[in-house]
Amino acid sequence: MRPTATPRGAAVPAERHAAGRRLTRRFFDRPVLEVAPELLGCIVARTSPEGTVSVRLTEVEAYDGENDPGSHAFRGATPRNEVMFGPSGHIYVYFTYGMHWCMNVVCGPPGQASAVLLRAGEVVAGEQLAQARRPSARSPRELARGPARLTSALGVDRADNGADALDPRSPLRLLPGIAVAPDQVRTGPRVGVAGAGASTPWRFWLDGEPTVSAYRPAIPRRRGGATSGRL
DNA sequence: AAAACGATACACT
DNA sequence: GTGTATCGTTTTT
Repeated sequence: MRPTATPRGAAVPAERHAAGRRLTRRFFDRPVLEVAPELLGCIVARTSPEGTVSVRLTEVEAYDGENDPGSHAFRGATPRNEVMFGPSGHIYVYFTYGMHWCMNVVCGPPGQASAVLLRAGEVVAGEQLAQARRPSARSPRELARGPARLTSALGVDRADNGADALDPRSPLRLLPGIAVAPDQVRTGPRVGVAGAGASTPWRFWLDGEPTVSAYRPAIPRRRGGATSGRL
């Protein structure tokens, strides 16, 4: 760990960190690598007729729009990713692996298409409702430990795509939370992203948090059987 | 065919 | 108790 290898964003000055400060559109209209680590410790809250669940963010990943081979926006706008091309502070929800929802906060001005994937957090309100939505969670730390678990605990799905998380009346909101100690922020490669940019340290998390999802390398699943025709 | 994943079945401690 | 591999299921390329 030479000093020269220190990834960008590893040390976030407390006075710049979003947690504990007011969240504005301008905060999100900056390079996604600056915004992402500063979202750690912030609260994402969703209200429905069933109640409100709030999650304190402990793990996020940056995706740098059309410049980033790992980003959904890399090949330009599609019906799925169009929210990424819109104004910052809005939520991009996508469906993956045939059954899961994941959520991002859009960053940068319209056209930039960068976003921060919310990967994990600690449920700090509405635990009972979160547990009801996540019956397989065997402890509170598992309620939102992972990007699809986080959306499940919050009750987020396609209907939340495009929501303005900076509008206080929105059912899905991003709130400042409590500032984190700057030396608690860690960084490393993204999870499950192969190809160019796979080694770039665009994942950020809070050190020592039990809600941070386990690292899984981006290795394609091996397909068995004769029909695969490959080794 | 591969994907910004999670639940389950096992192996092992 | 933990770690690792397998597979479900839809969208996009």
